[in-house]
Amino acid sequence: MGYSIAEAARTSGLSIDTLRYYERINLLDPPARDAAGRRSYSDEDLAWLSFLTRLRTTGMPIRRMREYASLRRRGIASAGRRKAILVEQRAAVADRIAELQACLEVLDYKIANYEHLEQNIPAVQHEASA
Amino acid sequence: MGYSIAEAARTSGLSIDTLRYYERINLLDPPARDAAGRRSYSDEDLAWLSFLTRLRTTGMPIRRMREYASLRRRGIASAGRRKAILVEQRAAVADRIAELQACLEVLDYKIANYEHLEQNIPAVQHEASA
DNA sequence: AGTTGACCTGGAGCGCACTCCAGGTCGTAC
DNA sequence: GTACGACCTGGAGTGCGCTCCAGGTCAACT
Repeated sequence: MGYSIAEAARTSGLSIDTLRYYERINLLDPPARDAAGRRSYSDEDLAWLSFLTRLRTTGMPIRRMREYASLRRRGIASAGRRKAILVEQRAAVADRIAELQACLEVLDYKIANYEHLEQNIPAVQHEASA
Repeated sequence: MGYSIAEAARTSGLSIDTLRYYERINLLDPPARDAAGRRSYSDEDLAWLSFLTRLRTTGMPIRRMREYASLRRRGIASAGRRKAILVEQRAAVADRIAELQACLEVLDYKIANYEHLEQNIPAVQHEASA
């Protein structure tokens, strides 16, 4: 019943320092404490943490995650605004994927050029821009 | 013949300050100068710049781009190492796309939950972790 | 001749997201 | 009872990638 900060760090993939930092900046509600004053994370804490790390992975800035966290604290009434944030982030992620895919193509093209070079076939594009 | 720094900024999407910064850290070879000592970028400079911005878009750290730039200066002999960098970056980009796609799914799931909420259909997951 | 505006340099400053540190308190194992 | 290790706090420090600034030069326009 209750995970130590080390356990929370291990399961979330964040460092202990980062967990305390997230708490300090109000991303994480202060978890329960054990008799000795040590943090004791609940399953719910970990679930929220896991969602937060997902948002981080998408590149959402911490400022925005704080906004989301603060809305969440206000309960069901803020659901509309929270949804809007997620919808917006979804769009940003989709855009980012498209952008990366375009870069993949450029990389493939350049890599192919290097392969031609290796085979002594004249490169499609001159070396200067490779 | 030759683009001013303002033109180079416009076509690359970088700021003038960033162009000078890139030059300072040896990402960009110093461009030609006009009679008054102002930078004059060639088409080749712009092509290289455009490739650099692609690499940046993929999230390649500047340190690594500098390494690539320095290899490029050594000419054809470094082609193998340059190719290796691109191949590695290609893999990183592919991984990142996969990661983002997984996040998209989580977002879609959460958004669907909010939609259920709006329709008064009980959410699949309890509010606490939403 | 004077004003504007684009450009120049070296160097300082900034926002972000951590990360590290000193100095201290507990609880358990020897 | 003491050594150890995990944890605590407040605050300072770090690395990255720019971004901004002061003070200056130069060419073109009025």
